Amino acid sequence: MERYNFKKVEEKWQKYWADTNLFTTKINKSKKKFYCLEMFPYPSGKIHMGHVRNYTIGDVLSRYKTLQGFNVLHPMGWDAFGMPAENAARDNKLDPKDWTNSNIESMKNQLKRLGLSIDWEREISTCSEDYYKHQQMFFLELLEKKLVYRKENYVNWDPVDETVLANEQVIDGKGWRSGAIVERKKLSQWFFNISKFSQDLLDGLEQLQNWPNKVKTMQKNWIGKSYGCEINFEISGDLPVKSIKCFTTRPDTLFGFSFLALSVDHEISKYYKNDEKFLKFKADCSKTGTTEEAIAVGEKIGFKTNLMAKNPLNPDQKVPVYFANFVLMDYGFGAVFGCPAHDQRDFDFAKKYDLKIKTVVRPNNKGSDFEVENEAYPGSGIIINSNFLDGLEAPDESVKKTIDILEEKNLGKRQINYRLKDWGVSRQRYWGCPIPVAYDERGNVYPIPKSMLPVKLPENINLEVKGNPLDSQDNWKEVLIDGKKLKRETDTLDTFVCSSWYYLRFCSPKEESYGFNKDEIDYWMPVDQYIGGVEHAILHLLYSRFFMRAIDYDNKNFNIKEPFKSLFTQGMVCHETYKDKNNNWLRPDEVEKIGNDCVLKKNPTEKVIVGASESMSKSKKNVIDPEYIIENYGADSVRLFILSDSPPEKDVQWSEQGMVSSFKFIQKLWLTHSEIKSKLNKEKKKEMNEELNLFTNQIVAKITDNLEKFNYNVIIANMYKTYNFLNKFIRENKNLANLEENYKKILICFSPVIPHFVNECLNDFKIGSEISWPKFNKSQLERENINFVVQINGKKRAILNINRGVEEKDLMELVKTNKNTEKYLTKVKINKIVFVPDRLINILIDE
RNA sequence: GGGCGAAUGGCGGAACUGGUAGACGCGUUGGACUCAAAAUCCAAUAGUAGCAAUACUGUGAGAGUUCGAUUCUCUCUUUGCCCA
Repeated sequence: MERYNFKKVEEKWQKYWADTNLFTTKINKSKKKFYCLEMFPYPSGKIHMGHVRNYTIGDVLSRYKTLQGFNVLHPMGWDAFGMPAENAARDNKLDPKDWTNSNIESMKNQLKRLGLSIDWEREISTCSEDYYKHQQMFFLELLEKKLVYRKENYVNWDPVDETVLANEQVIDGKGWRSGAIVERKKLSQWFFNISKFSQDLLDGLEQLQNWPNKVKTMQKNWIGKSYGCEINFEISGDLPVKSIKCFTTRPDTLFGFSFLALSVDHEISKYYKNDEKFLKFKADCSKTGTTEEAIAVGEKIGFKTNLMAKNPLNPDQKVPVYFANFVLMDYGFGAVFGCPAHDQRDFDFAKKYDLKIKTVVRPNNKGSDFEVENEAYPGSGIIINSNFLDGLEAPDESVKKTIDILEEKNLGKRQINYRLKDWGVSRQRYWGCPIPVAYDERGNVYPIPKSMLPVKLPENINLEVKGNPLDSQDNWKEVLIDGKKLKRETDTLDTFVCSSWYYLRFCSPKEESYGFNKDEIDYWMPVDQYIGGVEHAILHLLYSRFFMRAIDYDNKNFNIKEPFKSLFTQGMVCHETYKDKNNNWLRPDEVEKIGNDCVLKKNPTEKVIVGASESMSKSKKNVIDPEYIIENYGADSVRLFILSDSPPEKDVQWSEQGMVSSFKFIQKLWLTHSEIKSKLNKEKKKEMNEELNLFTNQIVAKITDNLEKFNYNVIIANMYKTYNFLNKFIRENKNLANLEENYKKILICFSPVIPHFVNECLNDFKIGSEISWPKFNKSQLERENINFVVQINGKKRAILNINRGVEEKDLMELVKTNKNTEKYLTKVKINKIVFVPDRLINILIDE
């Protein structure tokens, strides 16, 4: 018997699928469509195990839906703009385009080796002009709709990458890529007006029933709707300032008011522009990052003004006004009132500057003499020390009541605030989509006429210049519009813009006149199942949802608001980490396990420190190369293993042993297949076997159910179970009339996971691609014989193998004569009998 | 500090609407084959006691609802993620 040659078989079927255009998709209005999309990769040059997992999950679903008769769209493309290309190109003196395109070629080959059912004719790459010219068109349309605007703003400046970072790209005050400490810098930037849709984006979440709650909660928090109040504080002092406007969610703590804090960019700062002490203070502030986290963690510093603010609810009280580094201009009005007792930042600040700390809320379990001591109390409770507010329940009742009072006295106004800020899209980088505008000498904005699109990136440029490379391209910068000599915008768009609409492009990838074709998106959109990493839960997914609203805005020809009907977020692939005695990371192939010890391969006397299992990453060297694994074990084995150990939404632990066992499983299946084949050829058919029918029916039902629920690890368990059954069955039985039919059904059930293997087996029955998903009979799922549980006082005492449908009184007869149960029932009073037909009986007796 | 989730053998994990806890895989142990090893095959594998039949304990801890709880409710512990 021949050993299963995965190389030969996998190559053969991959070629066959490609030659017959099996996965090429066209609109077919007589069929139901299914759009399955996995998040497209960045073309780094090599696929990693995370890709293998992501694309295997999507491929299993696509193949299953295809077999069910859906017209499946399963495309693939490249998120091809971005800094790594530019960095690599600069380091190796290459063109980013060449670097990217050659990476795409090699990654595409690796993906193809996985045997994915992808329609490669729809391949797109965001760095190609065919793609980004449409993006520029969208930009101009948004500009016309006033959904994109320009403003001067402080930005997170990464001094190493010399680029602006979005807040989300700043982690612990450091750049997400470079790790450099982020500074604040003022630049003129383009912004998408995402905050205009805050409420709509929030409301839309309700409709997304097939999104994980986790992701919806994260987006909800990110949008951060808060109910509060705008308060005008009356100001006295030596400046011509009458009042300062604040936003607060806790006006009920006004009696604990002890200072007013302003952002250094607050309007009032103009009176201090010649004050050296203030300017120095402002410079110090810019050293703190702009993220909320950096501000919460960092030291609170302030600059005292000579102004005093009057407490609107307590006109006798006047408190000092400070500039403070923890107040941001883009939240509220850049001014907050400080209530140290009930806000930790205010508390820290008050301690530092020796300001009054007055407790105005007590926890429910404390008396009214409660006083805040070592830290602020931001929790709920009862209002105290607050005159007419005393006794109110905080915050719900007290906030409402306070706002009512403030509104009544014309001192404030009820207001809703969102945390979501507008999306800054300007990047001072070369390798991105050029922003299609130009400026005259005075800085007025001129959109590039649509007929002049695309604005192409210049080629053969020097990337070794400091700052923005496009800025040094004098020839390219010059542009003549309507006879006017103008200078082009030299910033490029954030790459998140590219990924905000790529799923539309897949519907009509070759449409030249516009970014999408109306008929095609009407048929294919929305994406029925989107699959990707949870790390994109906020940014990419929120931006995509925004982008659809932006296109939809003021546009009768478009009616998509939610691009992704269902979302699935898969877990990461993890591996143990290893370090040598000098604390250097080691690759898994550098270490060897001997018993319970782990040692260096090249020097087995040196022990290796085994660390926790963490997500595979280059920096920790705990990576396994998919190419190597596919080469040695085959695509089907990898697909099988990557799904087998953990539920897809959870992290999975890479295990060499597990990989080997998946490989062996396919070898064993092959032996069983050969045996079945020879039985069918040699032996004569005899009678039907009902057990086989029932088993197949059950396994088809289980695999179908688990496919629907994304329980892919359980599918693998069912595959093993099926093998165990089948293997035993054919050893014990001759050829049966129903063997072939059942076996084919089983093979088809296996095919989404191990498609090459199954195609090879089906080919032995002269079956090609005309298969469809097997149906199962619901009424047959329950077997004739059941294991009926007998409990006495809730404890399992016997299992009776009986026929279905036995009634209670007959069952009691069996129980009374059963050797395991009769002893419990003699000479006792039966108090109650709980009878669940075909499942169990619970007999309650006196003990 | 707030929100959401998780906790089941040596390990990864199963368990339909509350109804046989531990499917399936890994590992481990024993056996077969072999001069031997690898590979393969067979068997056992939650713990305790027992030759066994069987009994008791057992799904992070404690309570509650129920004839019956891994599943529902409350409190707590640990842990993960997100926000602060």
